Amino acid sequence: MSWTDERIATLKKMWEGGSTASQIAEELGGVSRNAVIGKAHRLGLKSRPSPVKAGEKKKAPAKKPAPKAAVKKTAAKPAAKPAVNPTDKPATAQASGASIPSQPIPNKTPDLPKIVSVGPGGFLRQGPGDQQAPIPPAPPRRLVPAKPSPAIEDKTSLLDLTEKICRWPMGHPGEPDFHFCGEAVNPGYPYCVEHCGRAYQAQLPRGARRPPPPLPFGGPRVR
DNA sequence: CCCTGATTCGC
DNA sequence: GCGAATCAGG
Repeated sequence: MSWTDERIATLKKMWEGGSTASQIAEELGGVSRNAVIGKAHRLGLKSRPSPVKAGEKKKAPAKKPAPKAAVKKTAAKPAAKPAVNPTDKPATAQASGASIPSQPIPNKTPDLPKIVSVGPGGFLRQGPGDQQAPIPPAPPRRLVPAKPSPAIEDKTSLLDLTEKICRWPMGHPGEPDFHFCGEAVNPGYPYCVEHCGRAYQAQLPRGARRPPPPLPFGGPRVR
């Protein structure tokens, strides 16, 4: 698999968006986690919170004292780890739990716990027992089609994203009809009002809490 | 063990 | 340029 423009764009978006290399690799398909990381670095993408470099010390760098002597990959290898099969999706059901809507289905709210809180922009979060309708901050908006019509002429491409349009992904990157919401954003936020409600959910005090959805990416895939 | 990103280095 | 192997921290 080669790094096409679109794949690179997706990589950038997800990397900068905070998705892990594993998620990105799985999303892109045909590439390993290492490939994603390597490419990201080659692209000059900054290293985000990495576990290794968490505690960066500004002391005199001891450079590389022992570079492993002779590190031969082409020979003398005890055992090779099974590489990711490019033609097969292992679908390692790891599911970090971040449940993300892959389709804009407004009335489909699986199992929201009782949440009554206010998001950063004043978005009310309510549980299923409560009213789900009242989200009045904005005037009547045109509803995003729940079922993508065959003609997605006005779809928002990855390259069409600006600071003024909602960048909530519809579907998954790489899929034929993958695009972005494209609505006008809620001022000060990367998403439109509707998707702000999805993106920003207050943490529950404790006890029954839902896995945080930092970003729309990483949603459960059906493969 | 699992995860993560960083780095190396043969190709 | 690519990415598997490897490293190293959490």
